[in-house]
Amino acid sequence: MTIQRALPLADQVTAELRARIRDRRYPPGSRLPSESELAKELGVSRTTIRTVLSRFASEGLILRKQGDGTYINERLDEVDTHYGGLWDFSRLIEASGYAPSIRTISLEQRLASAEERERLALDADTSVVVLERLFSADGRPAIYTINVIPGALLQVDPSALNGQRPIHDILQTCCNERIAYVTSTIEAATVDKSIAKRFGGQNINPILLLNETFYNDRHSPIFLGTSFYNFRVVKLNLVRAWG
Amino acid sequence: MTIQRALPLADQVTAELRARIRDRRYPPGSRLPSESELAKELGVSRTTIRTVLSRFASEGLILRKQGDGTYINERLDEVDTHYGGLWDFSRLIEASGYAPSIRTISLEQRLASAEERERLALDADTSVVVLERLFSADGRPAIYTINVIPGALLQVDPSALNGQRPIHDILQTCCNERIAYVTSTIEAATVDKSIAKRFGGQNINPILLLNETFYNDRHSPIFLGTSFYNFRVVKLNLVRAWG
DNA sequence: TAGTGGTCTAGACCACCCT
DNA sequence: GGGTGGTCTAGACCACTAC
Repeated sequence: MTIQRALPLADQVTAELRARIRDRRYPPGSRLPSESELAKELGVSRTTIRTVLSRFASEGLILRKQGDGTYINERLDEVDTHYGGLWDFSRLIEASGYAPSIRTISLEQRLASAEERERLALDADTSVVVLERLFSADGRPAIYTINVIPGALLQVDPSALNGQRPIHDILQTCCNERIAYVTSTIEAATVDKSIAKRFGGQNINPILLLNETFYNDRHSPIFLGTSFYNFRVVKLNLVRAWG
Repeated sequence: MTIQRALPLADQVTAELRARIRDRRYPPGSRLPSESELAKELGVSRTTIRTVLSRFASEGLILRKQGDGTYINERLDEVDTHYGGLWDFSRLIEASGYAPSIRTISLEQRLASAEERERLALDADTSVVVLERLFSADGRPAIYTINVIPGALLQVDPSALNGQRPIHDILQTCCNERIAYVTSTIEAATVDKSIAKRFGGQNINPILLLNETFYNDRHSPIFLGTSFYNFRVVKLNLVRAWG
């Protein structure tokens, strides 16, 4: 039998309370039980409860008032598709209330461009695997992404890549690399005809352009992401708690 | 004599360690003293140290490796202008290495539009104060913002508003309202001639458009912000730690 | 094996809000 | 005054890494 490591208590409490918020057992605007009561009910320390509530507060799910209590945000629906979803476009689309689907447009291996060598710290004459995918929401094209992965990193045949899985999952499975952090730049752009075609030929200009570099915990850039984001289909929302 | 409330220990430790990182006493890539050593040196508990290090980790400043140690991010310079700066455009520009300046373009009082009444939950025939400002970086126009504040909220004459101060500061001073959270939507847009003129007539299309609603802790929308963001002058960066 | 960060606890005291 | 969230501590045990 495989030993099943128990999840951290804080994660279990997070899941439980998130469920209660999602299905309105704690309705928007209502006051939560006090931290001490929650701790007693769930059998954990108040510190653990506070860890979880701090997460929710930073997401804007709850508001805490000293001397009064903790309240569910009345505008839950505007708040639950936040930028954290940028990790995983499928989940972002899902959280926005649409059915996500992914189509692999192309998968090829070629020499790295000068810019790619620069950003990925590669030598000349190095090959990269380029994966182009289209994320749709209820069948409407929403996000077109291009991922550039150094060929030397891949431990399997490129054709074995499963485009249906999140990119961080692919990296872990096929490259044994874990992502530690990401830097992104958000710009506005005009798409050319070849990319416009991927969106069904509609006029989608201007569009959001996300430029991302993913690093491992040794500070090495692992791979690049370029995403054309049609904000008219799935909104790009941020929610931030003050302070 | 005024009693000076001591800052929370975690904030003081944050300031001290941030200074050490900024002036390279802990150089990029180096290993920090262990949590226990830092706790002992600074005279606080390890829990307090961990609170601070968690902040830094979420900003991407440091990387923590279980069983090994805590390391300063080698790419500090790419990391220190993050979206947290969106709170305050002046500080964002400063953090990007430019000298910020603010010019008040106009300040007027007029009836609220239908959309403004909707978003601010106002009755018909209500007036709003509209403040338009231009943020420049080293003299180059970077961000054009329009703030819409309900006239009923203002406790001073609109002409007394000081456009040089951050908007949250203005709100606190002139309206006695504190911001609890913000929702933002990021889009791409094409600016019309009147706005292009504010940017000196250069071709700045397409541009980023930030649409923000600010709430107080009673969940009431306090005011609106619309910002045209020329990402060619000051980049809009996000940094996110994994997990 | 020693030392590190990760998790969790029980409890203290404070600042604040409500009644 | 009584209850709430905010801050902070001392200490336990675990998982992991480097040696």
